[in-house]
Amino acid sequence: MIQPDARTKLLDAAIDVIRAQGYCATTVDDLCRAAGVTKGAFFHHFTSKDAMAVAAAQHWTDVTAPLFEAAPYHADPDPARRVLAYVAFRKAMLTDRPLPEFTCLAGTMVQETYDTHPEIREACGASILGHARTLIPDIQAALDAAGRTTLSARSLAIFTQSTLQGAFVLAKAGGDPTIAADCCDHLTRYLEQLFIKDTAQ
Amino acid sequence: MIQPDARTKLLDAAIDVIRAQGYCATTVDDLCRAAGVTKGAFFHHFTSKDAMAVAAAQHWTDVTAPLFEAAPYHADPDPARRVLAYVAFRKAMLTDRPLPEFTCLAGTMVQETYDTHPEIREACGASILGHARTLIPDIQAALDAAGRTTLSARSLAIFTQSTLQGAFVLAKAGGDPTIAADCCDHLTRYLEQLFIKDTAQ
DNA sequence: GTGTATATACCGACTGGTTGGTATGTCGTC
DNA sequence: GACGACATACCAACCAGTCGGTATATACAC
Repeated sequence: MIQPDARTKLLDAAIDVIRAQGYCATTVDDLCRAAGVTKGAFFHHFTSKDAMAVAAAQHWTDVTAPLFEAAPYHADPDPARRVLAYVAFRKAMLTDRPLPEFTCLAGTMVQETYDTHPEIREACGASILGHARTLIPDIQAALDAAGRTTLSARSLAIFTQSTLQGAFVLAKAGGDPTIAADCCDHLTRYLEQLFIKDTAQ
Repeated sequence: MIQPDARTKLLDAAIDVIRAQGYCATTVDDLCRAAGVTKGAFFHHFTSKDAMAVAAAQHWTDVTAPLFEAAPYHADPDPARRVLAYVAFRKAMLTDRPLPEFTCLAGTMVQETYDTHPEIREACGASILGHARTLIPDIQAALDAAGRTTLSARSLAIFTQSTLQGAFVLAKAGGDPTIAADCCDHLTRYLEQLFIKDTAQ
């Protein structure tokens, strides 16, 4: 087994610590302690705390993207079922682990930084919207198959992510992860309705 | 015209500053400057910064609740239309002002504090879930009228709030308020579907 | 109506611990 | 022996919170 270098250890630690505490409340020392490295290593790899946040958002994408690419639901030949299976996959992810571990790093960071740290905001936006973009082809195909020509696949893809981000916020606010699972069920119901052949036109 | 006291000025300032900068990044001096009061006044009224945050969450409820109570949509005799008009009201609120001014204080704060400041988390949760609760009667009536007996009005009320919170996050991430308006449209479409008489059973 | 007591609201200089960041040194390796 | 990857020691700025003090209002006694 190869030892990850200090940079990777710091970025991995950032994902855990920032999701639990928030970006601002997380100190450089916190990250170094969690990663088991020294402050010298931190500033060797990152010019500043903010620069690390930008890298962490990218790292978040790098870590999560393969998770979805490797997910089994891509095998289904029906695009509508693939989209629904994606939501089911997301729901499964958040029912079997503690709250801080299923929330989104980019969503958490962007709330704190969107007005004060443009680079971090942009990196978080790229992570979230980039993930949304991966859903567009299946959603487009499902909408086409249902004859929903007036709906934008991009807008619906963004809505799925917005629903998930909102689910995280409400789960945190209520201190109850089942709230998030509940929100996934509503999203599923909405999508099912949309993907049924539209006979009204 | 009566001058608001230092406490009220600080809580009003907190709503603006924290929504833009986040809770942790907002210093006590920031708040005092924005409110035009001194640090002495701050710690005269609040025992700590955290205690102020709890009061701010309550103040947020106190300020926003009358806004919804006074809204015109309550006049409609049809509960389903009242719920839809509520969402339209929320959408209107976020299309005519800059991003930081239409987001939710409680939603912003809870992301940063839910794992580290139980009292603040609870106060934010009470604000958001309390608002959701005000929607339950209309939603319940609309579901009843549509014959949707299997759906929980509470769960759907929470979902409306989760959708709005998610819309804020995505709007911040994309740096684009129209994303939030788009999400409102999807929510409206979902609710319309649910409030149509269910003939399938 | 004057003096005393008490409480509330507020002021602003100060402090001690924390934090992001730096300067310099060490060690392995190519 | 130069360079990348760290470690250690240190610093200046900042920040939550303190503390002694002032101004004003109310209450009661005489």
